[in-house]
Amino acid sequence: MLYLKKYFTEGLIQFTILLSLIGVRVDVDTYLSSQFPPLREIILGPSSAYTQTQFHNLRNTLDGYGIHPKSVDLDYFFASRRLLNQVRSLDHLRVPTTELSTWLVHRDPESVVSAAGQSSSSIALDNGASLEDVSNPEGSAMRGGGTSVDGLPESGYSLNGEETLGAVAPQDSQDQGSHLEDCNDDLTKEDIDLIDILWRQDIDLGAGREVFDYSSRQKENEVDKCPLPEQNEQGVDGQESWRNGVNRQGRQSHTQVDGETGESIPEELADLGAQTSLSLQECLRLLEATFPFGDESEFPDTVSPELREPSSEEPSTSQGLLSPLLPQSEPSLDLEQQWQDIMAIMELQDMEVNSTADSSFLSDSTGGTNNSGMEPNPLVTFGLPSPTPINQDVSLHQATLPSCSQEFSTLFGPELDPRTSMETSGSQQPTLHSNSSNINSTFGGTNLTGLFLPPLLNGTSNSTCTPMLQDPLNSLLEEAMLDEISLLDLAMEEGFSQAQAFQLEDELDSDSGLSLDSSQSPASPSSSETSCSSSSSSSSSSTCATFSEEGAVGYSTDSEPVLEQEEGAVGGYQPEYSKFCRMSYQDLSQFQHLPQLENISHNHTYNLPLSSSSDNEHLKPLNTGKKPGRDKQQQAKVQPSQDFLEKQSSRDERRARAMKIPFSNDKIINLPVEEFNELLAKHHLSEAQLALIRDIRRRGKNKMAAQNCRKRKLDTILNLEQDVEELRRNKTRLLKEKMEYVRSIRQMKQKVHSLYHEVLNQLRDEDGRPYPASEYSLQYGPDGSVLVMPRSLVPEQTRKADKKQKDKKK
DNA sequence: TTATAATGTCATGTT
DNA sequence: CTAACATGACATTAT
Repeated sequence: MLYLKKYFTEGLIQFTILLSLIGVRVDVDTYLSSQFPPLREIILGPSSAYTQTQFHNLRNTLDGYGIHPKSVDLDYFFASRRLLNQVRSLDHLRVPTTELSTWLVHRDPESVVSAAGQSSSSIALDNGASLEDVSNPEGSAMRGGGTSVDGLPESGYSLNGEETLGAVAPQDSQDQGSHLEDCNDDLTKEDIDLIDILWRQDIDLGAGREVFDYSSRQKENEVDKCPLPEQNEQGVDGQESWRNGVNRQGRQSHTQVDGETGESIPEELADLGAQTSLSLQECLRLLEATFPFGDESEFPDTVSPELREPSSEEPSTSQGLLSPLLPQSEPSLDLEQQWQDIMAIMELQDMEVNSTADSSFLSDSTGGTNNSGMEPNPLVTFGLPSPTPINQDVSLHQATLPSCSQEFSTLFGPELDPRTSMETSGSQQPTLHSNSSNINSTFGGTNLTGLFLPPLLNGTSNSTCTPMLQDPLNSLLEEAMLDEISLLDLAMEEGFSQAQAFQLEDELDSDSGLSLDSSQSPASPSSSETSCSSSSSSSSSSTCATFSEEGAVGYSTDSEPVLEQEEGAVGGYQPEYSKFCRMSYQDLSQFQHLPQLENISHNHTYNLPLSSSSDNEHLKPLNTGKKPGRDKQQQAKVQPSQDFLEKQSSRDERRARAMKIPFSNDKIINLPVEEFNELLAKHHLSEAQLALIRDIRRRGKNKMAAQNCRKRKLDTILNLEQDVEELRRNKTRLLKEKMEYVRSIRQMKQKVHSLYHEVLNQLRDEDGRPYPASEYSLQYGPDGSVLVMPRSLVPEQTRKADKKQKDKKK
């Protein structure tokens, strides 16, 4: 041990780690005779799953829960579940730094996107929000409900159009639940058909998608960078993760780790922030930026660097967004109060964002007269308690479209039609104002629960015509939206983010490579033993390296107490043994000099109490002479692990020697039963000897079995961990896909809705007058034609069906 | 000295 | 039935 200590000082370890980090492979193992597989891990990077902490955590909790594949029963099932939970919890423990970097990475692109989106586009904002939900579920949770409905910020619509007709925005925003319900509107087949039939305009369906892809790509790219630091940390961490012989190095390296854990504190803090929500982060930055009293003291400096970093890229977003609100909150309030205020603000904001999409069609009855004020900073309304701001926006899109492109640009924002994005703010308003009254009335009577269905469901006899057609798509959409919500909830529950999953991927990779080692490492003692024993069994004179090493071990000092214990144990086991042993120890030195007695070579154990130091002197030459090839290796590994090795062969070896068993324990244990019996037959052994031999064989086999069992258990745990991570990756991927689909569906709904209104607004009756949307709706005819029908003709059952669906959603 | 991880041992069940 | 193996529970050892 001292030998190793001497060379593996902290500095050396650091150096090796450094080398490993830069890709230089330092194979110390070869120099250490592969006695310490951990060294390889230390240098080349450990298996995170194999760290001591983890293992023992698992093991402690797993005791009694075998994971043996054969026992596939309830116990196994529950044990597996426990394991999974354990693994997950472990995962969480590991994640902090990961999560932090993930957040940072994710936040920047997202903020950029959302910043762009918030200014004028609903969909971009939606993307941002969705991504945020995916990757930062806690954040969503913090915002209450967290289910992000499409945000159409500047328009300030409320989704609750039907229920809250005429109700002002604040009320809407308070009703988060209704948002959820209302967002589950259905894209019916009629709607699709409507698109096919009526919509021939060139709308870039992929625009929104592109935005999404962009952000996601950004995120992935960024995330790719994340694993590095974490892996590094693992690499350091892994040094702790070894056992016994290597623990010394582990400790030394631990000092390093401590150095890093110092950093981990801020990371955890930052992670805390990241988990709360992105909005929270913005709040943080806001606090720092807005309040001159410099609450940075309240927020550890360790946090602020990470937090500030992204802030530089999005000052316009958060500050510009919220700063107008902040003055309202009193700076004199204590920090807690300020936080509460800000959280409240953020909630409002989120709700607004969520409600924006559908609210665009909701235009309130108060009429959008103040739009002009909104445009410069539409988001100002978010924080304002007064209902008016949102109402102002109401009629934005209700105007009879002078041109489709204009309306679409208004509705879908820059993503859908980037060309018009610039125009929307300016050109929109006049148009809207002119028609505001009409529009308001129109939408006042319209069921806006759905983005585009409202007309169909609310006002027309459509249901009679093609009620069945709605169902498939309705249910589909419903399902999609609900799933989205549930998935988000799920994600929130797990505290699981996409970026996190990506890192898990990397972790998994590293683990997979290391798991092999891990399986070997614990078995290394046993494997060496078995290999030795097998070889020894073939040649009787050969000595197991393990045993010979013991001989090299100069344990004369501690051997005495051990012997005493041993004797006590033996005595309890078989009383006469103790006497025997004591007597036999006298003869140990003699035994050792008898070459034909294999025991001699292995069991230096004997040197113990009675054997003098000179006896030990004899042993070493004996051993080295037998295994010259291994001498160097032994020299290297024997010294550090002498205790370990001594322990391995002590008891039964000693007993056997004491009983003068004429063959090695290796043979006793590993010979096939026939050969074993032959061996017993060859020698005339006493009952005591036979009993001891049988016990040695039984114990020896059981020892190996136990080692195998533990190894299997560990492998099982590792495999489960891998499975969990794999499942997580899949889940993340599916979640991502789902979000994408939901987003696409949402966009489709918006388009259908706008198309619907466009068509309806362009229609003129015989007198050239437009059909008020409040009184008329488009319906499918039985033959697929589109009819303008008075809403009064819509049968009651349609509404009932609609309500039923909504209840179902609830 | 105590805590904890690693290993050994036993009892029991399974193959 | 025996031998071998597997495994939970406990004991011992090592650090």
